[in-house]
Parts: sequence; structure tokens; C-alpha cells
Amino acid sequence: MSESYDFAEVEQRWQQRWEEWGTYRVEAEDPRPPYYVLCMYPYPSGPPHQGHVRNYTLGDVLVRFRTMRGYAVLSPFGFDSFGLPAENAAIKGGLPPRQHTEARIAELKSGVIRLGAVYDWRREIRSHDPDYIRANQVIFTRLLSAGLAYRAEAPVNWCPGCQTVLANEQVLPDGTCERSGDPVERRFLEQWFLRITRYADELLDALDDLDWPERVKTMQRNWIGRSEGVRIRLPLVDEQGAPLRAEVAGPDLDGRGEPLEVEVYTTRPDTGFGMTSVILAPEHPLVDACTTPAQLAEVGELRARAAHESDVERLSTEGPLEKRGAFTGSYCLNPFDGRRVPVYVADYVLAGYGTGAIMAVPAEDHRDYEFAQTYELPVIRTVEPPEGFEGGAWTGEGRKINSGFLDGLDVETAKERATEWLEQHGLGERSVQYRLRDWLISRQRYWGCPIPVVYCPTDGIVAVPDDQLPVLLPEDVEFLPTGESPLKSHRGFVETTCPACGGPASRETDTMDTFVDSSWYFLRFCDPWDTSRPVDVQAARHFMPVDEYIGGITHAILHLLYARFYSRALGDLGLAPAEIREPFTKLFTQGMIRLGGRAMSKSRGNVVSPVEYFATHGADALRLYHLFAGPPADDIDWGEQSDEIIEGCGRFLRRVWALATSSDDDSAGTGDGRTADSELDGGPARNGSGLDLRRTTHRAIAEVTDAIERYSFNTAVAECMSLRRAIAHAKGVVADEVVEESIDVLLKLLAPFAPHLAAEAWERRHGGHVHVEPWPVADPELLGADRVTMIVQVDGKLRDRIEVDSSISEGEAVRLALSSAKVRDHLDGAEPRRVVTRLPRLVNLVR
RNA sequence: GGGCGAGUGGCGGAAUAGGUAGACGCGCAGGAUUCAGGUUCCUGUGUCCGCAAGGACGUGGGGGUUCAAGUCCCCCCUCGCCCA
Repeated sequence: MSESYDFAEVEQRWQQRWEEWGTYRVEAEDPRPPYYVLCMYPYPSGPPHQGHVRNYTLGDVLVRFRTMRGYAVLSPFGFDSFGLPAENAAIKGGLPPRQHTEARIAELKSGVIRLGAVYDWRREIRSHDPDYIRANQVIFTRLLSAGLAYRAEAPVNWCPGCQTVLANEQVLPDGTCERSGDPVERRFLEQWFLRITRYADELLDALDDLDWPERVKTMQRNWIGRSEGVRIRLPLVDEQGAPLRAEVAGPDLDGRGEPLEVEVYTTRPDTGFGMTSVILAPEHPLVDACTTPAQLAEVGELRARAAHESDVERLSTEGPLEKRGAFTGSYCLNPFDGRRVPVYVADYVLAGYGTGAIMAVPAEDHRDYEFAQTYELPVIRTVEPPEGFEGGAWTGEGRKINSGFLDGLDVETAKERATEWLEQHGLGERSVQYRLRDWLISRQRYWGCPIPVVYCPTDGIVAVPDDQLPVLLPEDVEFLPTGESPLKSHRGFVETTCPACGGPASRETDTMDTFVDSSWYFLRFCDPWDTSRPVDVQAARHFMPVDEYIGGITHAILHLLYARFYSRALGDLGLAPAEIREPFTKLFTQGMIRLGGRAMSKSRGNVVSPVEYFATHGADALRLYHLFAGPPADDIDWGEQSDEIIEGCGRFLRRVWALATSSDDDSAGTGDGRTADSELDGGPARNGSGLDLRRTTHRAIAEVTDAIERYSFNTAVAECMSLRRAIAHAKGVVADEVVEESIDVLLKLLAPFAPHLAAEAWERRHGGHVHVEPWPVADPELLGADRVTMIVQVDGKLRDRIEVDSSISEGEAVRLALSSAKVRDHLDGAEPRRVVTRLPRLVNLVR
């Protein structure tokens, strides 16, 4: 009997060996073709959770598979180690952020190693390390001098409870802060931005050619939100129709300023004849000028309220509209027909989008329709709705009506005609708008990369020169629950000298959004030792782009968009290979692990720790579970069955072990050659079975290989299970050589999935290391079969199965089909009117 | 409201090109091993009728194309995600 499989001992030993032997270390000089597999680097939150296990198992399968296919696979790992939780822990009286973070990193790293996932650990990156901070800051100063980083006042989400700016995604749909629950306010603050909008078109257009999940690309397209429309200028008039003019300083100058105009942005210039009001954002600069004394109170109240609402709230269709708009007392002239329309202020018009003003066309826009209903404004249809349409706004196709020179046209043509008309008359011009805003990267927090800038009374904003980088975080700080960044009150940090004039200056105390750190780490991995520059361009040219990038769908928009932006910006600044525009050739987004119908997460407290399974079932069994439980792109529900499936995976592995290491069969003591011969000569049945096993084995090679390429790991594992069973059944029946050869193949096929067991069993059989063996190649000769099951249908219904030669002729197939008693019964004496054959698999006799 | 994706046994899930539906696994049932429990091994397992042979039905519902539909087309229902 073979000795039983001690996974704990074997797993630990092989994990050490992979590291000691450097099996998965690669250099740019490696003669093998390069291949780059990357899992999204994690925020270190402590021991790994099941989502990590799934992610790193998928990545590890690819790393090991590609290595066996002859590639020098770059497989690095790092930690997205800046971020709020560490700072919050410190405020709650825990360890300082750095110590806290490094302890969490150690836990996560040891868990990842215990999983048996293999990396070139020499390349490890931690975003809070001084080298990385320096590189991050060098990049920032280059972006600054190129005009891609700038400082501007902007409306931001401000949480009064946390005393900080929040990212949009930290504001819940109801407009409260996700952490403190306080209502988020809008404030105008000076902030740092990165000019991602400069790349909006390129980021949008390049999506078409990416081998990414369609829905991720769709989300990015929506996020960028390119729209083509027209800016139209409308003269402002008062109740009597007299033009409003700009206020000019000085007494008795009434009426001498320039006539005022509102500029609106619309994607539907064709609906201009249906405009029944003009609506300004509460923050629009013309609101003061056009609000009449009688309307001042109402408009003022609305503006005050809107100032406290988030964009999300303002765009929501919930709530009574009566409170959300106000008449200004002034009017605009519709340039299409000269009619006078009232000017309103409403919170659902955002200052930051388009021109901050719209022409409201109730007949062709849902929100405008509701607004018009509330304020009793007329509705003028300019597109004929389909017959029987009873709804309010019709936004679809139709023939133009009530629209003067546009009447009778379809919407598309009318848009173009209206635009041309506006341009010819000097009333407006084409304009492309984006939903995408520049990226606000300032964070009023401690635990992030300092923005390397000082403010000098004489020189203004001055970038910290390279020889003074990195600007590191001071550690002698106290974390108090005031909400204010401790950097602000740290005199040693703030008080500095101006690099330009040498005079006293103060240091920027904001730190960078952690998405900055993750926007280029994959470039740094190519040569993380280079201290002279952020990215070694040659090394990046060798390894980039990432061939396969694996992570969660949660990063579908922000991280992946920022990374695409950074790759371009760094390329254009000469900091990275300029020709590599897209960092990730292929993206794979894995499904979530759910428990009780919700995403498993630490904050919900519904986690099943993988660590205990390492001890009870072993890493290989847990890996196999994650691969086998379902397609990797789908969510999986962790349930009572999960334990049983893991148990089943362990059972399968023990069976493989028994098969691969047993030495009690007749081939062991007697010398394999003799036994094999006698088996082979034993008779045609045995010989045939040997061929069957070889065929089964080669079919398994083909299927597993193809399944891995398709990310169909669940069926790849199923195929390995089938092969194991086929070998077990053939053992003792078929020539030992054939059996042993099949077992070797099985171990190689299993090497990416259950690396520890495969490595140990292979070493015991042959010495050496299965993970540096070449991946098996299926012999095309063995993929066919000589005998197949032919199905016989009568009128399309299955009536019999007949074993036939795979080279059977049509005549013979039909003759055999007709001679079947079952078939004759169903034909009921009739002659088939028609015979359809798909040889050698199918004969269909149609009456 | 629009877009995308999904719906298959008791359960997780298979089914490159329209051609044996339910691979593989879990569970369950029967048997062997075991003092017993667990482990391990073997066999069976879509539903219904039938002692059986066999038959009928069967991939969310309804229609259609086809010799043949889980797969293609149309309509509807449910769920999920994204955008409004």
C-alpha cells in the first residue's frame, strides 16, 4: 500500500522549495518568451478571505500553466498599503498606521504563501515604502510641470463628521457619509486634480479593441459619458421683453452694460421649438443677475438647500418637485421662434455638467415633463409619438412636427439641420461634453502618499525637487478623533523652506488618493529595484502590457480607468514606454463569494476564513473547491454544501495520490518490461483497452488545455477526475507502461490546480520537478476513436443506439439502422420517406 | 424606462458547429469493509406509468423555424448588474 498523504507536511515543504529554488523568479534577460500574469494587488486587511483565495488561485493556475507551456512568467505581488482603515485603527487607539499595516501585510502574505500561490517575491511592492513614495512623487511633479496636475477650487463632498473630503463612491445614495452617517455637504475647496479629461476620447475609443468583459467596457463608456450636442445662446429679457444687461460699476450707468445671454447645452437641438422654459443650476453665475426682487427669497432658499445636497441626491427623481425649482422672474428668447420662455432655477441641473443650464423640452424629456407639470408650463410636441401613445414625454423616434423648417424630418436629420441652422445664424455651435470629470486626488488624511509641493509667499506653488524626495510622513504624530489630519498640526512637517527662494514656506498637508498608487504599480513591477526613476522603460517594454489581469468587478470603473490614464500619461511624459497605451491586454473579472445572499465581507461579519481549511483539508483541496465550484466569472454561494464539496475534492486528491504512489501491484516486484509484454500479448481485449486508455488520456490533455485557455477551470478539473477514474479502472487490465504514462499525464494536468500533491507525487515517481516539465501535448492520432455509438432516430426521436465503426459508410449505417428491432417497431412497417445522416454519429429516419 | 447577463435534477453545475440533455461533483439509497460511528470501496440515482420489457414527459412560460432546438427567431414572466 502507498503511504497516506500528509498534506500539511508536503504543502509546507513545497512552498519552501518553490521559494528556495526560485522556480518563479524571472529576469528580463530570460531567453524564454515573456508573459505577465497579475492579480490586482490587495489592500492588506489581515488574513486572506475567500475572495483572495479565489483570485490568487485563478492567477496561480495561469502562472503555473504558462510556465509549463514554456514562458518566462512574470508573477509579482504587492500591497496597496495606504488607506483609511489603518488610520482609523490608530485613531481608535490601535497601533500607528505603519505598524498596523505591516502587521496586516505579514498576515496576508503568509496566507497567500500557504495557499501555494507562487510569486517572484523579490519584486514585492508596498505602496507605503519610501522607494515607492519617491517614485509616486516624482511622477506627480512631472504631471505638474506638464499641466496634467493642477490645483483648482471645486465643489466637493464634505463630511462634517469626518472633517474631510469624500470620494463620490463614499457617499451613499441617500447623500450620507458611508462611515459616519452624517449628511454630506458640498463645499468649494482648493484641491489637486489630474487632467484625465485630456484623454477622454482616447480612453473611450480604445475600449473597442480591448479583450475585456463587455460589461466592464460598457461601464467605462457610461462613466466617460461622451455626448455630442450644441451650445445655444439665448438672450435674457425682463417681463416687458427688454434685454437684461450686465451690471456695470458706477452710478447712473443703468442699461449700459453688455446684453446678457444664457448658454444652454443640449443633445437635442431638434427639439428647440418645444422649449418652454430655461433652467439654470443653482450655482449658475447668472442666477443673481436674472433673479427679480420678488423672487429673491424663493431662489435664495433653493440655492441654500441645493448647496447641502450631493449630486446623487439632486439627480434623483424622488421627492416633490415643488421644492426643487424656483422661478427667477426673468425670461429668455427662444432663438428658433422668438418666443419668450421663463427662466427657472432647479437643483436637478448641475453646474458641473455642460454649461450648467438647459433648455427644458417637456414633450421630449421625462424630467422636463415632470418639471413642466409641477410648474404648469406648456407642453409642445416636436416629435410625433406613435399611435396610441399616452405617456408624458416621448423620447423615441418620430416625424418632426410644430417645428417650422424641421417639420417632416426624422430626429437624426432634424438634429443635424437644427445644428447647421444655429451655426449659420451665429446662435450656437457644436460641442462635445463628457460626464467624466478631472480626477480629484487630494485627501485630507495622514496615511497616504504626501503631495510633494510647498507653498511659498513669493514663489507660490513649488514642486519639491527630486533631490529632496521622498517627502515622507512624520511618525511622531498623535492620532486624535478630531477628524483633522495630524499633518496639519505637525510643525516639523508643515514648516519648511522654499526650494526656489530658500525663504520660509509651508508644505502641502494633503495626501494622494490611494487610487494613484494603484494606477502604475504594474509598471513598477517590471524593475522595482530601479531607484533612479519610477519605471525602467526598457524592462517595462519587455514585460508590458500585462497579458492577463485578474480581479474583482468592483474595480471595473475607477481603478481600471485610472490605470489606463496613467499608462498613457506616463508614456507621453517619457516615464514609461509611449507605445504601450493599454496596460492590460486581457482582463478577467472573477465573481464574488456570497454568504446568506450577500457579498462576504469583513464589515458584514459574514466571513468563512480560508485559514482553517488549510489546516483541516489542505490548500490543494481548497484551491480545487474554488476552481470546481462553478465558472470563475460567476458568483458562488458559500453554503452548507461547500464543506462537503471541499471534502470531495480532498477525496479525489487522496485517490490520485493512491494511484500515483501505490507500488503493491504486480508490476512492482517483477520488472515492468516483462509484465507489460505479457499484458500486451494477453489478447486483443487487453491490447484494445490499452489503446482506449491512451485515447482517453490524450483526449483529456486536449480538453484540459482548451478548458484552461477558456477559463473553464471547473470543467478542466472535472476532466481530471474522469481521467483518474479511467486510469483506476484500467489498472491491472492494461499494460503497466500505458497506465504509468497516463498517471504521469494526470499529474501534469493537475500541476496547476493542485500543485503540492502533483509535485510530491511526481518527485516520488521520477525525481525532479513537475512544474518545470513541459505541458503535455495531445497526439492528434489518438483523439479520434474507431468505434462510436451511433444513435438512430425515427422522426427525430431517439429509438436505438448501435456501436459502429467510425468509418462506417452511409449505406451500411442505414442498413444497420433499419435492421434494428426497436427501430422497425417504431417505423410500424412504413418506408422512411427521408433519411438524414450525420455519420458516424446519427441516422434519422423520417416517415 | 433603456442596455447587458442569467433561468437546466434534491443541490453546485456540464453540453466548441442545431445532432445521445443532465458530464463532473455534492447529497441520497442499497451493498461490502468495520465491534460501532466515521473513513474507504462498489452499485444505483431527472420525473411519471409499469413487476419487467418498455413507454410518456422533460432545460422559466407561450408560439415559430427545422428531419432534429437547452442551443436559432418572436412574445411574455422572474432574478441579477449597469445606466437613467
